[in-house]
Amino acid sequence: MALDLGPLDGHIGYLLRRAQLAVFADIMTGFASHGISPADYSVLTVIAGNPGAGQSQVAERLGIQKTNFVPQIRRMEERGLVARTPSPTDRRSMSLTLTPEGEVLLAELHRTAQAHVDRMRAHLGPEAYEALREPLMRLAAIGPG
Amino acid sequence: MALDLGPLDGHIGYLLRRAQLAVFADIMTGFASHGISPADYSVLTVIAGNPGAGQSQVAERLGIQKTNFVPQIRRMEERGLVARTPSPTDRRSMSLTLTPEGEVLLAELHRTAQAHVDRMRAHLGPEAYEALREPLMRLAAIGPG
DNA sequence: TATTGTTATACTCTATAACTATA
DNA sequence: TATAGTTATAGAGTATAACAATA
Repeated sequence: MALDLGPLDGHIGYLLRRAQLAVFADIMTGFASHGISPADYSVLTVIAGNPGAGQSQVAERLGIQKTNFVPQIRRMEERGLVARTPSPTDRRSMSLTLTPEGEVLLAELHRTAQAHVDRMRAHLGPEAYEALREPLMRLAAIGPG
Repeated sequence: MALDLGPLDGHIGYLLRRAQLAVFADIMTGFASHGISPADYSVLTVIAGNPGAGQSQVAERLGIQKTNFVPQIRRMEERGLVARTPSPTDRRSMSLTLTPEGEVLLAELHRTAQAHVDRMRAHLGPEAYEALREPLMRLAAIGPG
């Protein structure tokens, strides 16, 4: 028989962690063949939606420290997915855009991600899935305000 | 102005990750003065609810690999929070129990955790908080079945 | 043969300090 | 003075392979 979790299964943090790990494991199986992590996917998505944004802006939006972002964005540049060009208005800043190859890959990743979302929606039921969005956003907003 | 997340804020995985990080950051501020991580707290809680359970049983229940559990449980043993005694029925197995000192600390941690839960409940509203439990448990059950 | 606990090891993620070149 | 990007580095967390003792 499985061990008793005690008060643990009433704690939102425990439930969130286990759910997040399971959901990430599901999406990662779809991304693995492309050599892309969930974090990589989020970066590509934000660059696509904000072409020309600065490197530290993108990192900050996703809660990634600029110092840890350097090797991550470098890998994607070396793979030819992202272009880093000096900003014309601020010579300290590197403007990020997707390359055509990056656009093609991201479109494929979006299809994979949508299939994953469809699985999660079917698993929970569409109403329950939609009902999760607002409280999760409210919880995410605790720290930074 | 903040960068556009695009389709990212419709993805359950992204929302779960950001929410989990924010919630963990909140509980960790309460645990920090005790030198206890959320993972340590979950281990102490499961041992308290299942005294005498084997080391690998406890690890497996929490999704921790037995190999990574060794240094974690050793730290708690060295701190005098957990006792590891050879099982009388299976000489391969180490039975885990809390020491009196571990019981005292866990009671204090439970109070801290409850204050945290109360904050989260107040932030979301009690009904929204309770409504999260079931879908999160369903999501967590995706992988292992 | 399978399981419990262990060591060794490697890879990713995250965090801090310090630097440069610009603003 | 402050900010964008960088380097170096250290600490967690997590993963696999291999082993001894026991079932």
